Amino acid sequence: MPMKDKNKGLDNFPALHLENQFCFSLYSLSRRVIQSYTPLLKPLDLTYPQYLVLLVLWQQLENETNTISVSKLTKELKLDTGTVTPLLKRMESKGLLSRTRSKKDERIVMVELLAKGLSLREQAKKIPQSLLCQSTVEPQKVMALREQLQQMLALLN
Amino acid sequence: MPMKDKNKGLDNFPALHLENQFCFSLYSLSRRVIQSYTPLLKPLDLTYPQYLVLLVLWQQLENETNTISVSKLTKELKLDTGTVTPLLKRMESKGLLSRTRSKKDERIVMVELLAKGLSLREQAKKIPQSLLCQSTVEPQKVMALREQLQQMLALLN
DNA sequence: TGAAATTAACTTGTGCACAATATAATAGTT
DNA sequence: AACTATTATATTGTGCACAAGTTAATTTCA
Repeated sequence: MPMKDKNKGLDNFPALHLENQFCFSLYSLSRRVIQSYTPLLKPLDLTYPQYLVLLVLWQQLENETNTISVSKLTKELKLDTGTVTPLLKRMESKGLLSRTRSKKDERIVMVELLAKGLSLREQAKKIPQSLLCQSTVEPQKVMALREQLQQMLALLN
Repeated sequence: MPMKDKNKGLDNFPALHLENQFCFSLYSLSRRVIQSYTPLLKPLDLTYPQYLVLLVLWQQLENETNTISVSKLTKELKLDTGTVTPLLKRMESKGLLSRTRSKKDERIVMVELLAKGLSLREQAKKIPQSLLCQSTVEPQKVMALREQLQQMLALLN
């Protein structure tokens, strides 16, 4: 049977093809890049989301505080409390941070960076550099792509 | 205290800032775009990964078959069997597909698209168009971005 | 003030993701 | 044939991710 007749009677829906799906590319690459973090985070006994929580807490230090409320944290991470609360509990049980209900407003739980969480910062400093070295992608291209992704995320919200 | 002294004695690690992390942008946007699928997939009673499985099976039809092995499916989806096997079992229990161990090679399990799984294709045809209409992002920009993501994924493998 | 609305966090339940391990069948080798 | 290596799938255990619903504290406003 000639090639051109092969799909006779069958519809073609290129928009439904996996390789044409923006979302699938995004989803695959996202998982793939997180996978490249895994071996670097393993020595710190951290998962990628746990690492993100520490990034936020470390960044707070530059603002002269070592605490942040759960609600602000969920906003920064763009995750909901159903994800964040158990995540924080696991990190609390590892001694990386503490969770304390605020006196002024009893609804609020403040997350505080503990010494053990702070101590991981020095090791973590090497991670971004280490990833760039492994990769064959040019850093300025990564930066440009990041900006495009952020732009699109802003448009969707 | 003057602003310039505010961080006195504290290191600044811009590479560790959340807004400078390519991976975080990727991860956030990926979840955000999948979230935009959710309301469109709900009427079909599908999750996004289940939708991806059907995309692959529907695409097989153009090749004049309605089956695919589990191993080929995991390669297409770039997921491992620990994810795919339970996913397929849930879809099997919904009557979308069947799983049958091959006679020729008893190691292989063939996944077959059932009528119910095929019937969802007509409704799914509207999804890509529907997403584009909602979005304020230009289609050619989405396409260009997708190609960049695919390129980077190829470089990482 | 007191009812209604809002905010903050937690809980429950389902469904991925994936590392690590297990099991069994086939292929390749001596 | 027997041994080894490879391939294919499944299983176990941990940790997200999120929808939906709950509880409790604060704010708003009639």
